[in-house]
Amino acid sequence: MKISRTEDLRLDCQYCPVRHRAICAASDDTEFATLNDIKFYKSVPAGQAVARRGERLNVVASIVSGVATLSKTTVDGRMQITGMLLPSDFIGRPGRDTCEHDISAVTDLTLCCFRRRPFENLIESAPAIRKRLLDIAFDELDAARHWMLLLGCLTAREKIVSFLMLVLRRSTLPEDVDQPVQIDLPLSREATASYLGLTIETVSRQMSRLRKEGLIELETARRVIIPDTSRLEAELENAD
Amino acid sequence: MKISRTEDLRLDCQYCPVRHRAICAASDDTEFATLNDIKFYKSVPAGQAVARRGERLNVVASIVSGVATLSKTTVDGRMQITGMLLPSDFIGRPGRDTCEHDISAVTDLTLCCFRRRPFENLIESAPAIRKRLLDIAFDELDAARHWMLLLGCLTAREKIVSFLMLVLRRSTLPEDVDQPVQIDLPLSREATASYLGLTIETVSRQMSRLRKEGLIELETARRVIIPDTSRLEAELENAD
DNA sequence: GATCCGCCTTGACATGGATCAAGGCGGCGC
DNA sequence: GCGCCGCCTTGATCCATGTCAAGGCGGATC
Repeated sequence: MKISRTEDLRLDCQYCPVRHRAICAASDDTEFATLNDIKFYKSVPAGQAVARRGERLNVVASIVSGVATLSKTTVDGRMQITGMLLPSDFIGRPGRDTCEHDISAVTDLTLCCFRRRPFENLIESAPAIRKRLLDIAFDELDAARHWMLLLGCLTAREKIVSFLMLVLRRSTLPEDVDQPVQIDLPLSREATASYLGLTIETVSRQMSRLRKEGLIELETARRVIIPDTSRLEAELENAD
Repeated sequence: MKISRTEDLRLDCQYCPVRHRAICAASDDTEFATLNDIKFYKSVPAGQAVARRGERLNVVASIVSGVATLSKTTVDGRMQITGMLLPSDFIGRPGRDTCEHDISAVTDLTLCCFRRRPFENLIESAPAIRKRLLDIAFDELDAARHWMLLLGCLTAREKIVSFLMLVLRRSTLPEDVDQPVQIDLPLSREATASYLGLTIETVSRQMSRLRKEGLIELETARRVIIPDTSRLEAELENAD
């Protein structure tokens, strides 16, 4: 893992924004204290690789803030983004020392890291952590398989709408349902295309089409306003 | 889970064909004895559902023999097969009582089952089993993400070749490398198409094309002979 | 061995999304 | 404020794969 700089500060987990969703979510005070002891923060600037496919990766981590992508690339350069990692998401694989994916920082990233070996030991003695880890793994598996349905069966339009709904679900929820919602897309058109198994032009065209139909408004290319969430969701009535 | 009949016989695990690859692979004698105690076999005839999406599923199981598929279907009937399950593969999710997928028996199936609750308890006390379970979950996750690359980026031809290579890898390995190899496709054209995100016609055409080019021979529609494995694999030089 | 039926193959044609190409727009440096 | 550059949009055209349609083949049944 390439690290631009190591933060000296060690935030108290108590104030951690992902405390109740990350790998530590279910931990009691004892486990929590142990985690708190062995954790360390790392920052990765936007655009930099967190790890590359085949590389050794001797840490596991939770994303505290920022956005990262998992991706695979063919020999001749076709890329598929296989996961979008948002705050609270988990990086790394206990029990394996090499990385199966390219992991890239899309924005500046703050990671809460644990060296892999101590973490593996911790799993043995900390039931809540290992239960959470197993749950995370199976959740990711369900999500990946759900994405296979999207990649294999959905139309470009349905893919775009699915993506918008995914970002919406992972955004900080608005108080008022059925009010216009504003979301900031975490990915560029290029990354979005790669995530959805489309080209950048198709993504752009479908976004424009949704705009012309009044299903979304584009404040900027990356800032989307959804005037009526349920109307957008209705576009997926045949899919999903 | 629908069960056609419950086998009375309880095979000794010692003679189990998947003993060294399934969830029990890493277990020592003590854990093994416990597993042996709580296991029970079930048969599911070809074509029947093992479980349906949204259904309660209060067992987990290993496939002892036969082939099953995991799949998801859209409201309007488009289907994506998200996994092909072969002997030693694991079914079910500890910690969750409903099923995320349709699971179907493609051939007659023999399952080695454990009731979910006792199995969940066992995980807590049996380190080798829970380690194996975690490994299985992460392996499946890697496989699912790898399949996302296939679905999102590869051409129909590359998908077919990847599928053939996958079946080859999971077949009983031949002694002689670089000898002609015969493989029996576990899936119909329809299921293959659904697994690869293609139509049945495209699968058929690409198979015919590979045949015309001498890369494969079709003894029957389901029995393929690969005269030169490395030549077929070379078709993936740009992919993968 | 005739008939039927599921599964597969092949052909003709249609089309969704890719590719190629030409700008537009907004932020940043000088 | 001007020009540059990265990112995005839009248009024209192409093509891989989907769709529609017509059989072929082999195994089961009687």
